[in-house]
Amino acid sequence: MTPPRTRSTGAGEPSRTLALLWGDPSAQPRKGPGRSVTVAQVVDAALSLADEEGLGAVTMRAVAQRVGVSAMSVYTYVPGKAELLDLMVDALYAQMPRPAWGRSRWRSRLTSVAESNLELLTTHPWLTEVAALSRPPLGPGVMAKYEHELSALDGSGLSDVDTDAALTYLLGFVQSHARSAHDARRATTDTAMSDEQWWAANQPVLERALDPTAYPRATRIGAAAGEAHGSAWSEAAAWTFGLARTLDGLAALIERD
Amino acid sequence: MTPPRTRSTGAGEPSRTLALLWGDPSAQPRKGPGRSVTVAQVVDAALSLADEEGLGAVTMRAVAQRVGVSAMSVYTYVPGKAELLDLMVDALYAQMPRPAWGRSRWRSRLTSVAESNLELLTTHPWLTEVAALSRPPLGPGVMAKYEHELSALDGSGLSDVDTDAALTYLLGFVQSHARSAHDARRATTDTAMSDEQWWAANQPVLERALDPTAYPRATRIGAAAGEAHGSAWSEAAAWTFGLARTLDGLAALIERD
DNA sequence: TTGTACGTCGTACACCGTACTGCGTACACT
DNA sequence: AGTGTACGCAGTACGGTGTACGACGTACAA
Repeated sequence: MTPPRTRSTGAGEPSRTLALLWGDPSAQPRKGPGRSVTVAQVVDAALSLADEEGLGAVTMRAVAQRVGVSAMSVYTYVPGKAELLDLMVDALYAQMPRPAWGRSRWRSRLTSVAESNLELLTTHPWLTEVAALSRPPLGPGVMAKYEHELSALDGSGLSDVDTDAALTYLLGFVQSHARSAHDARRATTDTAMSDEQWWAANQPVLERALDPTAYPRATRIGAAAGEAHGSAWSEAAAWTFGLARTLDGLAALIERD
Repeated sequence: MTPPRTRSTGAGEPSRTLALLWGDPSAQPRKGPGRSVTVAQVVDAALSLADEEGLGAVTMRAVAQRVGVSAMSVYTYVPGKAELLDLMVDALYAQMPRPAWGRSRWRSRLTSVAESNLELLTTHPWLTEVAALSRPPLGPGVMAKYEHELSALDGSGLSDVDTDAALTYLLGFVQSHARSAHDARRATTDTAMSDEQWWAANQPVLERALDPTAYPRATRIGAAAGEAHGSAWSEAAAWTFGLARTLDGLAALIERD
């Protein structure tokens, strides 16, 4: 591990990542032995690994084994792990549905955009650990997704700059929500401890933490929220609340007189 | 590295983390040699390390060296790295300002809450990689922060459940924004490549990516956004836009008739 | 005084990303 | 047609991570 770079498209020449993303034929040398697999197979292997066992299972060795080459051979397909992650993200974006908008209004269109993104982030929760909202890898998947989602705001009357800002804002909410959901799921999953078990096990110390005289609102409201939807944080409730607020916030911009 | 747990309060007995967070005296044994440092010093060392050199520099060995003990001795203060991160978060929350609200209205109060959080996340960008919105470590810092921020909505007329949801929603926006800002800063920082340099270096392939006939809106709007604020993603513009939308969205709930 | 609970530390392990090297293949040029 | 060489592949190795384990010494409880 040379520098502590954790992610994202890096330095490899003037960026081989873009060439990979766009399948640039200039990156197709004509010497040496034939390649035993393809870049797409490498990316697919990494994707299935991430989906099945989480992002932590995506190691270069594991990817290599899954496609049937040695660990170091992966580096002839992909400059490094960060770039592989970029390719994974772009590949997923490319597969997203892009329905025609027909006569629907902006609010239902944006609801659809939000739900598509939630669906993607729910199916591939590790995306929330990887996908950058600013500075995504500029591949065909990203471009197609961006283009389609922008088109949802056709006819909204917003300026170009505001259209971009509005979309980014909406996607930010979805990402934020999905990340919370992912975190919450992991918390119960990988401690193998249900909410109630945790609560019971920690009750002695928790009594001090939840002192109603020291934290009157926190204890009251925390308890109310817990009772209202079963646990301290409800995925469904947070989604409907947040999406409504987000659309209302955009409505204040779009529908102002 | 045993299991691939990356974060958050774990299994150590019925959770020694809570005892640590609250300074539980039952965790004070009276045998053996005196401790050479304190838990607070360990946490402080980890905090300064993270602030100075990023979260990647926070390794158990580095923390140990900074407080002047051996790597393994850190484990007598803290059950593991995940718990150390929890303690760091709680310590930071504990230090946040908690001004009295006086006669101010909900909108200016929430603006203040948002700005305080942004300030914290800007000063300690690594927090965006660590802090969970759902399921935070229930320490005194978290509780005090939660209590204070809830009080900003006193008199708003919202139900307890909605108050909690509104606050979570606001904080979600701030986190999401701060994370994007952090990502964007890293992208230019650790590739040592300015926006223009990157753009120039990749222009050949980028011409295909930004084909206006294939992606008319994306290219037009992307260019417009880029011109409007110098780069593809402007931190300041995204903040003012997003905060306004978020508050407008909440206004639709709070001020409805 | 002594037993023992506990803090400290060195060593060791499994695993990570990836640099380097050696080898054999198959195209490009003469 | 022969050959040089660019390239794909694999093995080994390095420096890093979190942390399990065991040896050793300290200081309180009996």
